[in-house]
Amino acid sequence: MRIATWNVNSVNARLETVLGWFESIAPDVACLQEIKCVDEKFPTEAFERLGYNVAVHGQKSYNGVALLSKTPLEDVRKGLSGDDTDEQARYLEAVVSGPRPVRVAAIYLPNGNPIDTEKFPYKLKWLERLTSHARDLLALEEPLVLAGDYNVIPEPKDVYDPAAWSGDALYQPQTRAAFRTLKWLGLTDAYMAADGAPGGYTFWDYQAGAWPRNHGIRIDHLLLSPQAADHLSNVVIHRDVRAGDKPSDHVPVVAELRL
DNA sequence: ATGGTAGACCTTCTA
Repeated sequence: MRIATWNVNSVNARLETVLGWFESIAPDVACLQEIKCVDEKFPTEAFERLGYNVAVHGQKSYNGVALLSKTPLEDVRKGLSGDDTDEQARYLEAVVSGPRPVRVAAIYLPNGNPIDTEKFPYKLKWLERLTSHARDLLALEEPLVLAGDYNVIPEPKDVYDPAAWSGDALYQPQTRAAFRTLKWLGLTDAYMAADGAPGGYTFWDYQAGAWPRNHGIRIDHLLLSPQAADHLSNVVIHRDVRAGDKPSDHVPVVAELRL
């Protein structure tokens, strides 16, 4: 089973590009982030024509996540527990059915910039809520994949120039510590476990020539439960997608599980 | 050097 995560930065602005990628790669499961539309405006029929079952947790203009699967999605849950007042659509979870079911979550973690505003504590609190929920999910002892745009640069080797990001929410010590706490519950960073090389970036800013200069960061991650990590065979970052027409600022990351 | 681009959408917010 191949499972992908991709922050598409508006699914409708990039529909042909996104559909073309799905036609050529044909992942079994995909987590999309920043679809930037409400559920009714998600191109559900276009994905169904490609053979996907669709679950959407959308929002007007901002955020929004979706799950696509070749097999039916069961036990769909929208939103992250721990704060009933949180209106932002950043979390969608379901069980991908099949002979070996896999629980999958599409995650769009808050950016958190600027760090001297309420956005940064919101990010840290959201990471704590995710950690609390992940603890509950891990207790199920199932194959589990938490995939998405975490807006976290885990290590210095995951950024072209750590000093350039020292004041950024994605690279704050508190951010990185909270991400480590999440992983230390017993989750495996699929890219690292698959011997991912340094410089495996997944995001290049649109500004300041970040792509031609390879000023990238690795912030899109697939975190696996032990029951999923046991079956990990490889992880591929689809870097070439960033060089295409009207690209998202993120590229897809695809993990293969021998399930 | 505090720049630069992209998307949604109502003039500015978010990233």
